[in-house]
Amino acid sequence: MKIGELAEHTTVPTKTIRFWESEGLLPEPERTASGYRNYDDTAVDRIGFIRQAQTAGLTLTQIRQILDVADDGNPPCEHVAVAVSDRLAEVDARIKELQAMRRHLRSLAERADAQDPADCEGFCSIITGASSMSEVAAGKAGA
Amino acid sequence: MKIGELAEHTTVPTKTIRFWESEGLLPEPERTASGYRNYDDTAVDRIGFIRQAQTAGLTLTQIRQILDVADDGNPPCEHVAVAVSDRLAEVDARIKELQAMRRHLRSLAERADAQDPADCEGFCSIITGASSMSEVAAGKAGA
DNA sequence: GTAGAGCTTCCAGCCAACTGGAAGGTCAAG
DNA sequence: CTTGACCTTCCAGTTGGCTGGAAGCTCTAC
Repeated sequence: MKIGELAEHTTVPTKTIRFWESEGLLPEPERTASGYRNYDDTAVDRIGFIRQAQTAGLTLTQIRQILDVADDGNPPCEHVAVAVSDRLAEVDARIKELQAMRRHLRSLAERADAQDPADCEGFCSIITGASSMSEVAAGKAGA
Repeated sequence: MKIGELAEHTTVPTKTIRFWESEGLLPEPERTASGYRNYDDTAVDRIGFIRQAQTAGLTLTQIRQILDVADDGNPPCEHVAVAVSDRLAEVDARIKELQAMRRHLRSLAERADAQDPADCEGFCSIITGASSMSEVAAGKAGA
């Protein structure tokens, strides 16, 4: 399948597909005689995986490392195990950060529910009056 | 108070304070005869609000919108509540994605653990590529 | 045989949220 | 009067992930 068709199947722009290839997330596909990229079906899965991992908040670098491990059929096992457990630790840390932020946001939301807007002077105390910041502050805010 | 003192009180760098001003998050302060910025105490609160909103994961654009409402003399509570609950939904979704990714990585790690390094002479497939990926890519049904 | 869509490469620019540095003005202390 | 900290503006660069556009080749249809 040509890059445009792959783009359509995955709803990922051709530009992005080429970019991911250049960043080592996608293997160089076959080419037609005229130099067009020619993908097989595995590319669809791989792109799906990348999108999913991205949605989970992993960086392309992290995703590439996971894919590198997945791609390398015969690496030194130790190296592979370390790479995977590094990724796992990062994901765990990220989940913890987000759970702390979630608790923080829950408490802000509760405060918002209980708030009479008439009580608002200056800045809304939904945010300024919030407690339990230290948990959140421990992990840097991210998106 | 001069910008350096404000920076010290808030632990926000002078560069960042000027940047926030240029982005419309902070009003232009008075100036001394020699052109130095001269802040009053409200600047401390405002900067505290911005930092805390950032800690909750809001973007500067969202924060500016909230501050604009507040500056118009309206209680920003409703906007804050909306921003917070939007953010909460985002964080919840991201945690779910990360948990799916975590299951994927766990299964990679388990396979690595189960492997005897001695068996790794040119044949060590901890991963079998696309098949285990598509589980994660396809949906939240994990390993 | 020509129009137009689609492909190629490469280089530039954008967003967020700063951060660094140059070039110069101000101010209190010694 | 000079040193050095602190202030001013403006412009450039950073990181991560694209995204746009130019210049040019290829394929398909009419």
